[in-house]
Amino acid sequence: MSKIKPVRNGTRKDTIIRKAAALFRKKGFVATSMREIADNIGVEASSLYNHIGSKSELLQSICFQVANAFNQQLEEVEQMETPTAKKLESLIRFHIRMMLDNFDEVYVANHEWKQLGEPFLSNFLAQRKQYESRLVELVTTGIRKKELKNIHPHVAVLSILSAVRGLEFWQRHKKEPERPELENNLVNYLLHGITR
Amino acid sequence: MSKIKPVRNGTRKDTIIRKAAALFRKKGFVATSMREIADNIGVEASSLYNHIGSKSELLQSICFQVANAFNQQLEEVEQMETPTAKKLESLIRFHIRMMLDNFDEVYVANHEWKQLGEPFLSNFLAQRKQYESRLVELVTTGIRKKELKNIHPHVAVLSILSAVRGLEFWQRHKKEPERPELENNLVNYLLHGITR
DNA sequence: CCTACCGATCGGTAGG
DNA sequence: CCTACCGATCGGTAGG
Repeated sequence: MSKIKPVRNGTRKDTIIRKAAALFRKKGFVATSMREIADNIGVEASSLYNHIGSKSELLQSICFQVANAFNQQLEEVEQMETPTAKKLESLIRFHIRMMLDNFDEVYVANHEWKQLGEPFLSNFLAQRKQYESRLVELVTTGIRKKELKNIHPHVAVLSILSAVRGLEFWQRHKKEPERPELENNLVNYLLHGITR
Repeated sequence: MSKIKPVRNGTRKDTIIRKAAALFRKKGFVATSMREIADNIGVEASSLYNHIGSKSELLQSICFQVANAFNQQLEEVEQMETPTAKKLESLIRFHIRMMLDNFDEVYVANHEWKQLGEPFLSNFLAQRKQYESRLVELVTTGIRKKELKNIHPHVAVLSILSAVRGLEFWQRHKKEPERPELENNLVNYLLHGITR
């Protein structure tokens, strides 16, 4: 009768959010029902509401947790005393690691933010826009200091962010470059077009 | 009493598919109801079923129409008698043009294919996998012929496809490089890392 | 944490 | 092309 409870890190709420992220990634936010999340955990749907407020709240938690992680890292990198190319490399490596280590959450933040309700949607978009602007600023400074080639900064930033995001597809090619090698290959490809 | 019917190109079915693509892009496939599509056209939801079979059929039409366009272009490029870099450039430019000229459809094919039911889902994924393989083959050949730098082909292909896809975000930066310049900037950035 | 249940909305059909 | 309508499923609540 007594069941062994697997010792998980984090609260019950964290478990719910993690399972939700996995399902939101696989099926999409709208297509995932609270009953599915509950089934996956082993409780009834109504029980979820003892730990969370609503379905939307789950999506909000996931999206802003990811946004916060990226903002925090950018903050740190901006204050580093290194050449621009090194800063860019740090950021690219962080993006790669986030994508591979927190796949579900990052994927959901990238794909399902549209389903955020207001005022969260506007907040999220503003944060993302600001994040891009700061990257553009970084590249622009690098160009002015002659540390980077004279490429259009927006084009460079968008290409970098998109290419890193493309790691989403990497699961299908798992055997290919092992992780450190993949990281180095991608960094190399993305920087070689921009580093002087 | 008599209303002037705007002369649209294509049948009523085409109109429905176009409106559906626009809504699927803005809100997502699952979050878009047939009633919304109908409202947008100016009829009742039930009237749509005189022209289409089901909601899923709309998504199928959009996804496979996009897939066919890309496959057809790849076919043509593969048969060109030009250096590999030129072939790659042609394909990149085609991707850019498809993204900008058929934004809704390409966006939906890229983001909502998960909502395809079987056997369409498997078919779509197989086609996309094959498309990538043929691009990898192209790059590999280019490397063997010493026309391209010795970069990991999968990494290059994924980066290129992802960067081009990143044009999705370009609408937010509209004033920036005008279209031909944008195209050239991106092609230049993506190829300069790979062209010898 | 569960049982029982609600109002809303969904995709789709019948019939004209 | 419309009115009328159906069964299913949804997010969420009451009450214990």
